[in-house]
Amino acid sequence: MQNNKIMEIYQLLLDRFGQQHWWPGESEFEIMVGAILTQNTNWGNVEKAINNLKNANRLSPESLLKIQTAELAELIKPAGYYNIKAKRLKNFINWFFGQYNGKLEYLERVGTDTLREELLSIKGVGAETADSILLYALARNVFVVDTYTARIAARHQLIEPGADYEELQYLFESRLSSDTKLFNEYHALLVKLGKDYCKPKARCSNCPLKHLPYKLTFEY
DNA sequence: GACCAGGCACATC
DNA sequence: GATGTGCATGGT
Repeated sequence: MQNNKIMEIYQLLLDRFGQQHWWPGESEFEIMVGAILTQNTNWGNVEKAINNLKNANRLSPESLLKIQTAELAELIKPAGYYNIKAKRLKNFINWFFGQYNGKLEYLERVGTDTLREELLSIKGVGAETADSILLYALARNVFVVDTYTARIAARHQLIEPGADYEELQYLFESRLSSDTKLFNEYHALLVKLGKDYCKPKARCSNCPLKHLPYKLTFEY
């Protein structure tokens, strides 16, 4: 059996960057809200939006259930796409109350596969958002895939370019022990690598993984 | 000013 | 089933 390149990369990134302490957030609920707000958006902008919600005393399930969509949109403006994200947050919160009366303790009893299906049925919650919620808010063993994951995996020829979400997720899940802490740290490290080195149009000259096979394509 | 950022739904072919 | 488009602020 060939040695596990996926695990090797993890060790390299951890040695290089150290623990990332993800997900930044003070509560499970805040993490779930952040997962929707960060869709295709810089985290710094999300923090501004979350602070607005906190300062307005709106960052609770009950408050978000009651708030008008237009008012919510105004508060989350810095996160971008604020109208559509306000609707998505509302869709999420309506599901949360509809299914679980807005109580985390009920939601936490549900099996991971069922929960994932339910999350994906919410308009505005796709695979990455659902998996971020499952892993980072609810400590379930699912590997989160994002654009960084796809870019890094494609450039280092870990997978065929154009691989879809499920294929990328399987690549990592099948080669790692099913460990929440490992999945948590690995995804965060990939984001760190993507932000600092594996950029869309960067040559990655100082890439920590540069000893690996590497093929730059600007499509990734 | 261009480019990018921890996506997703929907239209169209 | 694949591909294109709208959504939007803020940092580099």
